Amino acid sequence: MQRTDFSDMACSIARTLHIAGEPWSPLIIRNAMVGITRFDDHQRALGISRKVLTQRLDWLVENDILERRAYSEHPPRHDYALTPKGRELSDVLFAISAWGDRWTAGDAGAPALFRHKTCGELTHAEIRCAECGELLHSQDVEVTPGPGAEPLPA
Amino acid sequence: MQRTDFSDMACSIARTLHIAGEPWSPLIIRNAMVGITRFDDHQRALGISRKVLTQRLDWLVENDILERRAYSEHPPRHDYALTPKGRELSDVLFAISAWGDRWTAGDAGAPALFRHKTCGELTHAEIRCAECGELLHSQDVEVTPGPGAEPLPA
DNA sequence: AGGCCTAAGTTCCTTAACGGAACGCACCGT
DNA sequence: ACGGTGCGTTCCGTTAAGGAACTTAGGCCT
Repeated sequence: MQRTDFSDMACSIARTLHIAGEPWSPLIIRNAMVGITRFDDHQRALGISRKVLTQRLDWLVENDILERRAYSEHPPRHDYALTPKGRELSDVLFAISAWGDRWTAGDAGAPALFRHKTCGELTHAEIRCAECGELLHSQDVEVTPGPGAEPLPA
Repeated sequence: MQRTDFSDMACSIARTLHIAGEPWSPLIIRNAMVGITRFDDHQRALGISRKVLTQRLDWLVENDILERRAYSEHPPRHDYALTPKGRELSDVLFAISAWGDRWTAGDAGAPALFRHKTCGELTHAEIRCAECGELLHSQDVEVTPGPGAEPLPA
C-alpha cells in the first residue's frame, strides 16, 4: 500500500509490511481483536477517512487477514472478522504493545492492561526462543540466508 | 511520519507506530540489527530514496531508536547504531519475521534463518505470556483500560 | 405512501509525502 | 589538480492521504 513494493523482497519482515505495514492496518487489526468489526465502528474508533478505511479493509480481505461476513440478510449487511492468519498476526501486536508500554507510556502508565484468561493474570507479551525458551534478544541471534533467499537485497 | 498523528492516541500500538510505523523504518532497524549502519549501505540495501532515508534516520535518532556515532574524525563521518530502546524494538521484528515466514514464505521456504547463540539452535520467535509462560493468543486475552487510558478512542 | 434512519461505501478536491535523478561539499589519496 | 567516497540536499513530477459531501439500499414509523 505504499509506493515501493516490498512484496518481492526476500525478507519476511518486508513481506509482512507489504500486507499490513501501512500505519492504519495494525490498528484495524487491533480493533478487530477487541470486537470491532463494522465499517462505521472502525471509522469512529480510529478517526480514519472513510475512503482509506474502505481501501484498507479491501486489502486486508484480499490478503486473507480479514474475512467479510454477512451478519444480516435483510438488509444485506456484512462486517469484518479476523481469519486464523489475521489472528496470528494480532498476536504480534501484543509484542508491539509491550514495547510501547515500556518505552512510550511515561508516568501515566499503560493505556491498556491485558489479562491472560488461561492463567488469569494481568500480563504482557514476551518474545522467547522456540527452542530453549529463553528471552530472545537480537544481539544473541545470528542471521543466515535460508532456503528462500535468492534475490536477497542486503 | 504519516498524515494522521498517532502519538496522542492512548494506545501503545498506535504510539509505537508513530515512532516506527512508517514502512521503511522497520527495515532500517532490521538492517541496523544485522550490522548495516552507514547511510550509503542502507540506501543500497533497501533501494530507498536518499531523501526519505535522511528523513527516517533523523526521525529515528530524534526518537532514540538510533544514535549517531562518529566512526572517523578526519574526515568527519558518522553512522547509526541501535540504542537499547531500538534494540528492544528490533526484538519484536523477530516476532514479525516468524509470522512472515509462516504465512508469506510459500514453498521456497524462509528467506532467512536465525540461530540463537545462547542455545546454539536454529529457532524462531514465540510470543509468550510473561506470567505463565504459555503461548499468548489474542483470543485468550481480555483487554481492559489501564492507568494511562484517559482519552481512549475505542 | 412519504419521510427519516442506518450501514456501507463513493466521489471530489486539496495538500502532503514519496521516488528519482541531479547536484553539493568536505575530505582524502596520488 | 583530479577523481573518488560518504553523506547528504534540491528540484520536480506522481501518488496517496484527509476531509466533507453525496449515494445507494433497505427498514421503520406514522
